[in-house]
Order: sequence, then structure tokens, then C-alpha cells
Amino acid sequence: MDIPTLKALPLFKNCPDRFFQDLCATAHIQNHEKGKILIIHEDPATRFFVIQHGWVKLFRETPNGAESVIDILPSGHVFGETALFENGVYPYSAEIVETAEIISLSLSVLKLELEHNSILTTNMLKYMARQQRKQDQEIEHRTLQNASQRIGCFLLQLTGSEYKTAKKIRLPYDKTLVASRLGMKPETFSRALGKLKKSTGIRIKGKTIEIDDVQQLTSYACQMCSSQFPCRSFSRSTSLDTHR
Amino acid sequence: MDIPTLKALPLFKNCPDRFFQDLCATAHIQNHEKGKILIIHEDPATRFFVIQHGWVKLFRETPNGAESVIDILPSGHVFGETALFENGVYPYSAEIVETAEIISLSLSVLKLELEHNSILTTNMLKYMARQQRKQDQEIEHRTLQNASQRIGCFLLQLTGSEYKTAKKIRLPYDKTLVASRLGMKPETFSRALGKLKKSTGIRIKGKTIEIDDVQQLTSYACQMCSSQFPCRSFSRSTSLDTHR
DNA sequence: CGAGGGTTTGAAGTGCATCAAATAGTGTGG
DNA sequence: CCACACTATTTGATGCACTTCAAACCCTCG
Repeated sequence: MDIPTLKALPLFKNCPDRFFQDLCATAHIQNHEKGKILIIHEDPATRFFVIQHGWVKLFRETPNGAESVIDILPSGHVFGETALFENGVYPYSAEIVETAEIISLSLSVLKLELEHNSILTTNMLKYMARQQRKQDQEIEHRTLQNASQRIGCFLLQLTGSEYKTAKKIRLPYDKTLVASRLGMKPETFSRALGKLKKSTGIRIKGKTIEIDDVQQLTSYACQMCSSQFPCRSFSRSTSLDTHR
Repeated sequence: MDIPTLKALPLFKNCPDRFFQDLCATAHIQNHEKGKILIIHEDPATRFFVIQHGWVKLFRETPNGAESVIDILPSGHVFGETALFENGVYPYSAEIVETAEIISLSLSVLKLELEHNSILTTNMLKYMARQQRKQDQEIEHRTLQNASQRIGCFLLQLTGSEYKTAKKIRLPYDKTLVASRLGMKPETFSRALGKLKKSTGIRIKGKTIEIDDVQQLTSYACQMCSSQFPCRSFSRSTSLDTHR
């Protein structure tokens, strides 16, 4: 059934077929519309999730309604699995932000496997270490970069690994959501994008953005970063496969 | 020799004596003065470190000299170990900020042990999951709390787990450093602390701060947080022992 | 006592948030 | 295919929080 998708996940790399069979025996695949809440912060967890298609926002809410976006994940990403290490409750809420196909899987099967499959635990360690770095970098970005630079950096992530040539990219979800992902208000995003346009010569048409001179964008956005240019380690939502 | 310190680390909980012996065979203990740089971002890593005593700042620097503080760790904490998952280079620099006694240990011994000691890998997973949550919360704090609230939150962490009664605490390092730890400038810290004083009735004498009404401080500082009061999960520098 | 770093204070500037309103875009039913 | 309703985005005006630069103050320690 969905074995191929699961087998392709870096997290499950080199795991035995038996494990995939166990996992798939518990799998549900569901299509969800924008707005659907999948898990709620602090709720007891029995399942974790893999995104087949679409985008999912991870976030937390304060008593007075403010929300803090932890990440926005595309297909190929896993979430909810860390409940295993958090006393069995989800450490965040998750909401569909672009129509999505989601595989849900049993946490207890994963837990059991972690107890005696050292390949899986090693994968998990790498995966978490990687996330850790991305988090560090996220804090660095919020601290050192201004709004326009953060947007520039975000756009560079979207261009993928081929960064020499001109690019035409498309925002994968609403601008308002990009704004919250980058820790700013929609109005600020709009203005900062305008400023970025003036400074770097990018062209904007709705959700589509054309970058003729990637180098120029880079020197504008990446000057405040401790990593060299193709920093390509933007939060959790970048490819995991590049990790050796 | 220093086996007792190492055995007490949550990370090494329940590990076999043989492992401690291997580890200790490679151990160096050194005293360092304020200002000493222990490791440098991107340098190849062969050792990791345990803080016996003192405080250590983890940070990264940008080409143009700005620095981003990742964390400031007290005794009982481990750093440099994640180089194992980062292609063997340190993901940050580390500097002594209060005279310290540091144990340095072989990374390869740790690596070897991780390959066949599932207790250790489980500990490591828990430890990393915990750090992950703290990072999430750090971002939330920076996004939702203002300067005074962040300071209030920081002070509450210093009060420890007994949070019912009045407290007299002492800043463990320079105010300038607390400021950078909290992502603000020294001047902002000074002014924000003044504001906090007015709003919550705390008393300040140099590095010493007295809190008569912990409840008042809490309701001031924690109102923007997604976690209930004793959130006690401030970055990486809080005790790890409380984790079940 | 004097030097030097840490801390505070003042004045002025910048960036982002807020509130309010206009505009562009999208999907719907006729 | 058009008009309407509703949402996303932009724009304007204004305010507040934090930063910056500069100078004073204060501690500590030789």
C-alpha cells in the first residue's frame, strides 16, 4: 500500500520490511481541507503523521488567543512523533493550511521499534539534531535579520538547490501565513516585500515571484547570517535528504 | 576519578560502568578563566564537554561581527556532543563567561557507545526532544513577550521549583550577558528591568534581586505564554532531571 | 586613588505593530 | 459570463518598543 512513501522518508531509511508492514497495518490515509485541525497541543497522543501532499502548520496558542507558529511543513514531513518523548502528549497543535493528504500511523508501533532497532534510533537522532540546528538558525534569523531580509532568505529557500540561475518561484501558501511563519504581521510582510523588490530587483505577481539575479538577493538577505550563502537550512521545512 | 559527575548526568543515566571507564580514560579536567574560547563554530570536533562548575556561552558570529547567543549553560550541562550528527564539526562556538571547570571527553568513545548502547541512545533522544521543546518555547517568547516580560520569565526560572514563597536571587552572570541571552541590548535590558520593577514590586541591588510576590511577577511575565505558569522550560539551561 | 569595564540615563532615530480603509482576487449563484 | 460576497492583500496614518549614539555614573580591584 503506502509502503513506498514511508520507505522514502529519511527517518525510516534502511529500516526492515517487517517494520514497514507493522506500520502500514495501522495506517490511515485521509484527505483534509484547509482549516482542519489534526492535533491539539497537550492532547494525549496515540498517532503520528506523515504528509503525502499539502501543507501543515504547527503552532501553539496562548490563553489570550495569540498564536505562535512553530513551522509550516510540506509533503514528505513527519509530525507528532515527538509526543513519544513528551510524556505522550502533543507538544503543539497542527492545522491543514493547504488541502492535504495525510497518513496517520501508530505511535506505539514506532515506540516499540525504537526500543530495539538501532538504525531507526540513529536516524531519529540525526533527524532531531538537524532540527535543532534549524531552530538555532531560526532564532538567529529573528534576532539579526530585519523583515525584508527574512523574506529574502525565505525566497532563497524556495528556489531549491540550483541557485546560480534566474528563478521563477511560487509561494506555496498565503502571504499572511508566510508572514506568521517569519514572525511578522501581514502588513509588515507586504511592505517589507515591497522594499525587497526595490532593493533586489525581484518581480512580483501575486504568488509568483521572479528572481533574475539570485546573487543580488543573496547579498541582500544573507549578510547578517552566520552561515555562508546557500544556508539552505531553513527551519524544519527543508529537505532532509541532503543530510549525509 | 570524575566518574561521579558523569554518572549523575541525565544523558548518561543507567549506562554501564564499562562505558564510564572508557570515557574517563579519555577525560581531561581544566580550569578556565572568563573569556576563554573553548570551541569554534565549524571547527572539526574530536571532543565534547561537561561543565563541572561555571558558565559557558554558546554562540555564533556573522561575517560582520554580530553575534547570536544560542544559550548560556551552567554546571551539569553537556555541549559539543551534537558535532556527531553535524558531519563532525561544531555547530557553534563556546566561550567561558564565568570562571569554569570543564571536563573534556572523547567524541569517538561516545559515538562508539551510541552504536550499541540503546539506553544511551534513548537518553540522548529524550535529551534532544527536550531541547527541541525549549527552542520552540524560546522562539515563542521572543515573538510574543516584550523585553520586560522576558526578563520576568528569566527571573522566574532562576527561582527554581519552589515558587510559592518570596525569593532572593542572584544573577549568575553579567547583565549585559543576560541581555544578549534574552535577545536585547544592554540599554534595553536596563530600562526594561526598571519597568519590571515598577510593575511587579521586585527589588534590585546590583546582581541581587528580591521577589516578594512571586504571583505578581508571574501574572506579569507569563500572560503571553502558551504554557501554564511554572513553564520552567527555559532554553537549554534548565535542569534536565525533572524529565521523567 | 585611579583605571577600566559594567551599567545606567538621555535624546533621537528606526522598524515594526496597530487601526482603519481601500483595493485586488477568488469563488459562487444566477 | 457577470455581479456579489467574502477573503486576501495593500496602503496610509500614527504609535510604541527597541536600538543607537553619547555621556555620565558606579563598582571593583590593583
